[in-house]
Amino acid sequence: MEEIAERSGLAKGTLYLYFPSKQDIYIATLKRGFAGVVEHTRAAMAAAGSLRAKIKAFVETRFEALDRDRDFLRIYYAEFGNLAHTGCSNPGLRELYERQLKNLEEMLRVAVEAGEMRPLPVDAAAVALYETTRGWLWRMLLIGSPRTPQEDIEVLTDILWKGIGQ
Amino acid sequence: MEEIAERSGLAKGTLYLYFPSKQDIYIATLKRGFAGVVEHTRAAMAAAGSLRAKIKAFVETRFEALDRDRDFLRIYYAEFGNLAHTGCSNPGLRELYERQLKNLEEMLRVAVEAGEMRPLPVDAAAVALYETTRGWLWRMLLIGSPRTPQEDIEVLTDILWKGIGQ
DNA sequence: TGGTAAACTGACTATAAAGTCAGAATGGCC
DNA sequence: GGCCATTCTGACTTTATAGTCAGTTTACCA
Repeated sequence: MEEIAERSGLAKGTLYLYFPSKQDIYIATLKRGFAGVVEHTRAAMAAAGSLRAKIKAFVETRFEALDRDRDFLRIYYAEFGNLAHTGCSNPGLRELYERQLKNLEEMLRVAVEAGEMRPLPVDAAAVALYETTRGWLWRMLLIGSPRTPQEDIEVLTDILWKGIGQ
Repeated sequence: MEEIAERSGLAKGTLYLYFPSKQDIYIATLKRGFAGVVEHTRAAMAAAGSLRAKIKAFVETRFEALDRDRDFLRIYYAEFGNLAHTGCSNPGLRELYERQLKNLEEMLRVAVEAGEMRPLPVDAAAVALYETTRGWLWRMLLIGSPRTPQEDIEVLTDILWKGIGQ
């Protein structure tokens, strides 16, 4: 809190006029930081035509987020890991997670109806899309990749498309 | 530390005769708890014949681990999320992660040579396998699944097999 | 049985950091 | 300028808990 106060040019006490606790600042920051990515992703997928293009849009948007702020993503993913651990103590964050999955499911439902996808349970396919991408980025944070981002996006899109597409 | 001492029937001071710090106990516990799963997984995959069977063995072993001790997996995954965050401060845990990926890569390399798999970069395919499964289990911890474990295993194996198989 | 080494104890210390609050500074209005 | 409301301050309180260490108990052997 001392450091947040210092960096924001306020005193510690002032922070407590705006947020009831440290945890609230933390969650608010994460939500704010990622809500943009969520919306951006949704828009990019909506703009894409085919299912394959939508999948690629999803992957691309995430890679862009990584590029924009690695530290943020690092913290975000760390906190996500704690979500299952601390249970329902972060309803805001959990809601954000579920919204992302719901977006994906909605998109996939349309694709199933259009016959672009084999008839998998959409929740399962959504998890596969979401988590494979998350895991991939997470590993890039930890280790990096022997390929260029473009190649990574291509390979990942290919795996996902083959995995769930028609 | 007080609680660990109590539960282990020792005094707090005694713990420091065996471990230099709390963090060391933590990591040792995680490593010990998961090294068994890693080995079990490796053996199950080795025993399976086709690539599809190996993938299924991988998924199954992880589901079994979930079944055996949910709390442990919860903590394990939470700590994994922190791995990218705290950097290289947990070399033991990171090594465990890399060993698992290496196991998968090795298996996939054989499959590529046998023509059971299309010529994807094996590291990429390994990440897809590993992280999709991790994400799936993580979500089961958080939310659960509308399907039975058997159905889940089948769906997930199917997605992964279609994604990376021939 | 006495002596020594090894194993253990838990009251105590040290420290970090979240959260508080009495009072100071600032801004707008009559 | 005097008054009130709003905003801000940072020294202080509180709490939690990791880690220490002087002293005790246990085990073993001559």
